[in-house]
Amino acid sequence: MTTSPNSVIVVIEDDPAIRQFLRTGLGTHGFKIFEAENGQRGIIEAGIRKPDFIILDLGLPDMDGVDVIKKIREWSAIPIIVLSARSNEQHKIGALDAGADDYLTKPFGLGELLARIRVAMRHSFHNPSQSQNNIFVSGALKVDLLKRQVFTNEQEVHLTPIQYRLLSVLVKNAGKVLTHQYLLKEIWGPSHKDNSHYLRIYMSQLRQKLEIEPTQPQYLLTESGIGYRLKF
Amino acid sequence: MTTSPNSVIVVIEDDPAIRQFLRTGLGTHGFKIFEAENGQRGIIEAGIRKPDFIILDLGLPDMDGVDVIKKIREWSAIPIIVLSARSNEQHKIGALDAGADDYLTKPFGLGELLARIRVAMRHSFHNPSQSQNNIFVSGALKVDLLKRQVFTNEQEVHLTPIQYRLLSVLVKNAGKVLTHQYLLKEIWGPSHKDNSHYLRIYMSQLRQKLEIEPTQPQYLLTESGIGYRLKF
DNA sequence: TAAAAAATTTACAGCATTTTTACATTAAAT
DNA sequence: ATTTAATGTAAAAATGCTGTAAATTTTTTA
Repeated sequence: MTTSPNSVIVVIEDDPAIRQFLRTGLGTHGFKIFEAENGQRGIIEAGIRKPDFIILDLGLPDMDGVDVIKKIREWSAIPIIVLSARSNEQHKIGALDAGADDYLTKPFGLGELLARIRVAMRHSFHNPSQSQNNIFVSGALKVDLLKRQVFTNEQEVHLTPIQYRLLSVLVKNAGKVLTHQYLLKEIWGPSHKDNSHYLRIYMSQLRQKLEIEPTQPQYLLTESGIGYRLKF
Repeated sequence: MTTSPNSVIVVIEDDPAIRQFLRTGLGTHGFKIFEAENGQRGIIEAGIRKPDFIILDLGLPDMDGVDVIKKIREWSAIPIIVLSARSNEQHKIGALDAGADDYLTKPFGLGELLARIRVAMRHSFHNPSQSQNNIFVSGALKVDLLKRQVFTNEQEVHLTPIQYRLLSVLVKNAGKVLTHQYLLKEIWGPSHKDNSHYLRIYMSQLRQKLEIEPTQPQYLLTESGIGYRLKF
């Protein structure tokens, strides 16, 4: 596969050899990788890098991998794929029930990992307003979540990371009103709950780029006092 | 775990021993099982039983398991968990990319299978296509509490935060008479117990927006001396 | 390391919503 | 039928929320 999704992955793994393997293996497939070599650091990276998913080794030096999962799940639903040397069934069950989305036993092939990443991406994109290929279309606006491409009138539009992220959250919940709090938590993480200021700025930028008449938006609608929503 | 979800599963598997194993193993955990011993029959069962998910053996006598997946995916997004004796990586990738949600290599433990079923359930529960029953309809009036949208005659109506809140309280208690006190407490908080003035203003605004003949309301009815109620 | 891009901060104009105020209308009671 | 209490409507003033541009800092890229 030669898709270059430009997605962001946080890898939490203490073994440098496997980190190296993932860095090159996933890197050549267009992923942007951030690494952490212990659980503490991993939780922080997950918070600040806003990854599309997380690859987590259970055997970490400083804390139990299951606790890392629980900690992340306190504020986020980012897909987590677990890697582990332990093929013990109880470990698998524990990790999956703590909130992991998949579990691979070492040794594993890069091809299988990539296939399971694609499964995770399908899941996080699924929405009734999207066709089977995870492409959202409404009027002149088209968003391809898999390829990370945005079009208006068949013309590709470049978005910055935050702009794209905001749009993708709106697309994944097309039609629904999303509160300021929810959007801020999804995009800037749990610490920026009150900066609803940011939202206005990025919303304005998206309208400039995507709306025909930015002052009278067709797609990116304001619900004053509540939040925003994408009309479809 | 003691979840007894009463979910429906279709098992597509030719080996009677494994069917037996799944029937008892899953049966005791509260699942309702329907069985098919070949691909053709499996596709039909998937169509008529409307299962919550499908467990599929790849090594079927009549057709390739990957084609079964593709056939089902033409019309449905039901989670499919694949079982296979083949640990070959290419097979895994092929099945996952065809639309399978997970892949277990035989032999596998019942505990792991159950844990992966719980993961699949988390995914399909999280996506809104199933859990979307909060739509109130009465005549030309339609209120979607999940999306926070209001329609009259299929025409969307914009409501301000307080207008919407008032309407949603009425919708959640449709048919019941709600006292002034109760409504004021729900919407403005316990401190504004006596400003029944506000209610009249917002009730009037709602009627202007939602009733065909605001002076002779069909839905938003006054119970003089008591409060208001929404007819349905 | 310098240049470019992006994120954050700052500042201000404009808009929507809520609340206040004033007055008209309808329902209940003697 | 008349009076009184309760309800409905309209518009103004006050408040809080939103949109945009531009300057500054930070991060990324070449």
